[in-house]
Amino acid sequence: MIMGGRKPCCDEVGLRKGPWTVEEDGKLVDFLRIRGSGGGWCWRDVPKLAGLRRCGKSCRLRWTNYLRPDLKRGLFSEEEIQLIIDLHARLGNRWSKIAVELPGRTDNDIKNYWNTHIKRKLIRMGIDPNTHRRFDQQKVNEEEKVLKVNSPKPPSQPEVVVPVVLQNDTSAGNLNELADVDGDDQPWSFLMENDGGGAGELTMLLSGNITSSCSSSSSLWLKYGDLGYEDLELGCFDD
DNA sequence: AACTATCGCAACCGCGCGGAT
DNA sequence: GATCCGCGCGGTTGCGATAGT
Repeated sequence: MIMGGRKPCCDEVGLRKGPWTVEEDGKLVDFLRIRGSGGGWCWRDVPKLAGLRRCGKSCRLRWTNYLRPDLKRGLFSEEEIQLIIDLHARLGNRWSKIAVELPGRTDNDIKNYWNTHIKRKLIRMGIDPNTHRRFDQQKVNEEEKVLKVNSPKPPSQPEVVVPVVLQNDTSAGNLNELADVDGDDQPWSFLMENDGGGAGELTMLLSGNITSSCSSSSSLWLKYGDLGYEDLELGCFDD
C-alpha cells in the first residue's frame, strides 16, 4: 500500500516525459516569472496554469535543477570540491543538506559530481567514500574489481598502489599553487595520482586547509574545515 | 570516416515526511 | 487515528557527447 494513499503523480495519459524542449522551458520560466516562486500555487497546478503537458513533479525538478536563475553552471571550483568532501564526511549522502552550503549548486549536481568524479577517485586512493577512512588492502582490491566490472575501460593508470609521499617543499599555505598532475581538467589538486614521471610515487596535494603534514607514523591528518580531523592513514601504502 | 566504448548529466522513479482534513 | 495530499529526497536510468580504435 502506498503511504497515505498517495496517487502516482505521472499516471495521466498524454503527459510528456523525457528531455524538455526550449518551448517548454520558456513556458515554465514565464509562469514562474509572472507568478513568482513564493507561493499561491502548488506544483501540481503548474502544468495546467503554465500550459504544459508535464506532471507537476517534472516541472518542479526542471525548475530546481536547471532553470532557476540563481544556478551556477560549469565546473566545480576547488573550494566547492573540498567543501563537498568535508560535508559528505559529516552528513553522508544528504545531498540536499550539502547543497545548502553550496549556493547555486543543486543536490542533483552535487550527487552527480560525487558519483562520477570524487567517489571514484577516493576508491582508487584506497579511501572508503562512505566512511572517509581507508580501506584495508583487500577491500581496495575488491572495490577496484567492482569499478572494473562497472567500467570495463582499461585503466590509463597503473593499478598498483604506490607509496604516498608529500613533496618536501609542500606547506599547508601554498598547496593551491601546485600543478594538477592528474591530467584531469578539474580545477583541483586534491586526490592526485601518479603522473608517471616520478619513481612510482603517488603525490597527494591537498587544497587549502591542511593543518599538519605527515606525522612520523606517516598518517596524514587533514582538517576538514571546522569539522575536526580525519585520519586518512596514508601510511598504509608504506608497507 | 565509421564504428564502438565510455562518460557525464538530465530526468525519472519510488519512497518517506509532514501538514491538512 | 486514519487518510489524503504535496513536496522533497536519494537512487537509478537513459541517452547524447566524446574519446578511442
